[in-house]
Amino acid sequence: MKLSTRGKYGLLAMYDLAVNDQKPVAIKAIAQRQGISDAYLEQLIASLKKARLVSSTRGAQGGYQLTRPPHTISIGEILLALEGSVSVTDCVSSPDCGQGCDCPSRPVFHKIQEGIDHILADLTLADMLDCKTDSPEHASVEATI
Amino acid sequence: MKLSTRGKYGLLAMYDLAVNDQKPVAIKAIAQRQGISDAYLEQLIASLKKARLVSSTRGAQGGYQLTRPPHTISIGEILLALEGSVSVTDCVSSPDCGQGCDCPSRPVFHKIQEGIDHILADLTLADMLDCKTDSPEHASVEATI
DNA sequence: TGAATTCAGAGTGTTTTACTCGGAATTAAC
DNA sequence: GTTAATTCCGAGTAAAACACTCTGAATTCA
Repeated sequence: MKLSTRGKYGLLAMYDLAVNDQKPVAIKAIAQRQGISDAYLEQLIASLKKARLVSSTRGAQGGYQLTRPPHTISIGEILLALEGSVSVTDCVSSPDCGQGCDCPSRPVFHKIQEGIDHILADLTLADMLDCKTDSPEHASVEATI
Repeated sequence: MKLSTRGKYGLLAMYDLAVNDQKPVAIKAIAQRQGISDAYLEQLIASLKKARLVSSTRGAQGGYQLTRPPHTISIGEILLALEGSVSVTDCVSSPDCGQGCDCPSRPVFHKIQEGIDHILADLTLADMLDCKTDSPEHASVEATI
């Protein structure tokens, strides 16, 4: 159930683009600021571009930019672009899950998926920017299971 | 973000135990009914036992049983026992996530985690049993992203 | 022309996953 | 008390996924 580094780094990259939104931002700049390998980041951004979440300008002084304002880009979209899919299990989508057809897990998986999709659709890139203005630290950070 | 087979199979095993609750159920029986390798299932059940979700009876006619009634066992507990942790990322729990300290992803990850935890805490094993009584198929099954 | 960039794809070491296997310990049934 | 059915335990392994790296084009600003 963990997110891979693709998701994590990609989110940071999108955040970086949202913050530096005036002109094209080079991969190297993002990588340095966010502490990520730039060769790797290149791949991730390629996925983001394919999903049309960012646009690119080639050549010197080139770089990447968001295609839409941060509050219209959901975290779910970003993660989907990077992780390929954000589904808990294939069972949910495919009718033939292997264990015959009326698998007892199905409805449960379906509910979990709905919940997660909902959360990811509601959160947007703007929520990452907010935390800057939002000065006082969020209180409890321990309860994670 | 996908669940591993541990989670999936383990959930099916728990379901099987919930259905056959009168006496100890042998691994072989569960494995056969649910279509899982019994040697592998053995490992999974070991995790469930360590988490005290099931108890065992050794020897011939032995097997496993739930330690608590289905409606008191949350899906979250089960998944936690099997997958080790159900956190989206370690960032959420550990204060030092690598990228310096006030990482912009944090609050977002935190919210996602809260949401998932909530869903998993609310769903219980009983919800898997319900689908039996709940005769008519749930309508839409397509929307998964 | 030269330097800065994106673009594209192949290559690689490490880790995780999803198992299998063998054998010891325990217990009900005969 | 022997036998058959089981749980228990730990080691081993093939395949896939992950997290990168590297090389070399193509493009564009200065």
